[in-house]
Amino acid sequence: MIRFSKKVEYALMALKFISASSPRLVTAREIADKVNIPYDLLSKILQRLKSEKILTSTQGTHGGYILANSPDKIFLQDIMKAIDGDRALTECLVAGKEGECNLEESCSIKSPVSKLQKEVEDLFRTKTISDFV
Amino acid sequence: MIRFSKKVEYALMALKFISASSPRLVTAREIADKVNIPYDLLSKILQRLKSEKILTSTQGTHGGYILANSPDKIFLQDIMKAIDGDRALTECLVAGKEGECNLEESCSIKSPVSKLQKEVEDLFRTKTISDFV
DNA sequence: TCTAAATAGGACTTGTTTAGTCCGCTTTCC
DNA sequence: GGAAAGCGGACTAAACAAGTCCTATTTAGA
Repeated sequence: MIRFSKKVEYALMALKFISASSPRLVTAREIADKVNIPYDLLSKILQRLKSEKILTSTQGTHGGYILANSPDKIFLQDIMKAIDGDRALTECLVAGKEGECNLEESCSIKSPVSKLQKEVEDLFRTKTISDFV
Repeated sequence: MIRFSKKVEYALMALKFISASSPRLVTAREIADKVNIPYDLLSKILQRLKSEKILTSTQGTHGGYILANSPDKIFLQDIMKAIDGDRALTECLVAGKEGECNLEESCSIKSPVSKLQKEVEDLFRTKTISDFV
């Protein structure tokens, strides 16, 4: 059908791990080891989650990550957006890229695909990481 | 979020065009011109749709394509599968590839993702190309 | 105040996938 | 026999995803 990026998979596993360890701070190294994800890659992922306010971090020795919100307020959609950026079923449905399709005028499927897009979004918007336990 | 491949987009546009032209036979050349899709690429797509029994074709002069079924019996899921093959949100959810994930044992998100996969499938399984008018 | 442990983040490499092209074959009608 | 159509393998190029490398910064504690 349609695939998660590896990074999103890793993000979900990491978030679940952090959630399960709450309220303790968890380090990237610990997650990488326990969940078996390349450390450098995971670091990037956690940093993105932090910059999108899904995680908060503490630097320095004894630093680490912790959820920025309760698990039932962290939505799948936000996680995906944080990691992969804005996406949609088609390029022309991505906010800000509407005009870039050279089929624009003749496009015969825009409106039904747009409707489908909304339905997919509804699915992802309602899932939180507390569903991932 | 998550994206259609260009080929699936083209398939949808082509199928809609063929559906609208029914019961006339339509050539790949005509679709390519009207819908503005590279001819060679479109040919491949139509051939796959044919081999998956979504279209029937007639060879030779005055040949062309026509839907193999009524539009409301041609499901989005089948179109996507015909073009892109078996896919799922994660590799390990694709039938026949279950064992290939090295996180298998430790994977903490398999069951919730599997549930989500079913929900996404439900969405795609119920859509037909008659919804694309 | 030095060091170790942690996050932060840019730059790069590698591998895979997608999109698209090229070319020759077969089928069928006139 | 030739033109118009589908059939289909092999290839190329560009884009993207995944992963690596390296260096800086922050902080706690000896």
